[in-house]
Amino acid sequence: MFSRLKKRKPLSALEQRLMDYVWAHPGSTADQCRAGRALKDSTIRTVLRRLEEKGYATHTVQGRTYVYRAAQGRQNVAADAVRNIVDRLCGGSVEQLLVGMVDNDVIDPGELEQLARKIALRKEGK
Amino acid sequence: MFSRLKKRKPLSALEQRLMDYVWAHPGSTADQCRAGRALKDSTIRTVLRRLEEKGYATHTVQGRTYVYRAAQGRQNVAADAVRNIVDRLCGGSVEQLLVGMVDNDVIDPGELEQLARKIALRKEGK
DNA sequence: GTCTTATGCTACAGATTGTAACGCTACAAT
DNA sequence: ATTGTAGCGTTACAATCTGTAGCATAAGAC
Repeated sequence: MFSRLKKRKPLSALEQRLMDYVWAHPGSTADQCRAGRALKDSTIRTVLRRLEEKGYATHTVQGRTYVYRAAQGRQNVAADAVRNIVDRLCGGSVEQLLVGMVDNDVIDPGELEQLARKIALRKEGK
Repeated sequence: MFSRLKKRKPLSALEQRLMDYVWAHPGSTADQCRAGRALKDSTIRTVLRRLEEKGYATHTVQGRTYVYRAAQGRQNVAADAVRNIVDRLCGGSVEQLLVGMVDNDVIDPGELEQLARKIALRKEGK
């Protein structure tokens, strides 16, 4: 199986924090994103623009104000990132990834099985 | 569960390629790593040194030659990377990650269940 | 018309990455 | 002992990426 992976540039630390905000508060202005942070508005706007360039966010114009939203959900981005890991480090095999996760205590084998069943059931039902 | 994540610097493209070589051929010299590549030996050695700085590789000295090996297996690195994703994008929940993977067709729900069972069984037996 | 506010454009220093030249040292062959 | 050579360390440098921000400008508020 050849996972078709769109190579999205990774998020830097600050970009990550801003995305966290946008994910938590969809439809935010640059000013709202600044919230609390000791950063100039031009800084925030620059980063938001970069987020848009990288494909993580989009904006719409409301009056003369830019309103930002995530272009993709967190899980979507997470899934893409995992796909990349699988391709780059696990020879494309999700099984290898899962085995590695178990061996490295990222998840317990029993727990994994339980979750897998739960998810399968939910998908089936729907 | 608080995944204790050691923040390893990510691999750049060339670093990744060299690591792939080292993973495939443990105990390689800088010269062997160069194999075929149109790069000067000093380039290769610089990258190998950086890989060591980043904690992906180690070397031992044999005579006056450096012999490189991976410091961690691919799966190990993969598992750490996933841990990071889980923490940064899935609120620490592996379940969220798995759900996202299924929703984004990284893996089929049935296949996931099957793999999970297989892995659980193998772990149990051992 | 002037003031305010949000935007766009531009900048800039520090870190990372790809790429490599040079110079030094140990061993091999003379 | 002298010299060639292989392998290493040190240093460099341009391109890109990041964090950070100043400034000019345009549009609405009054």
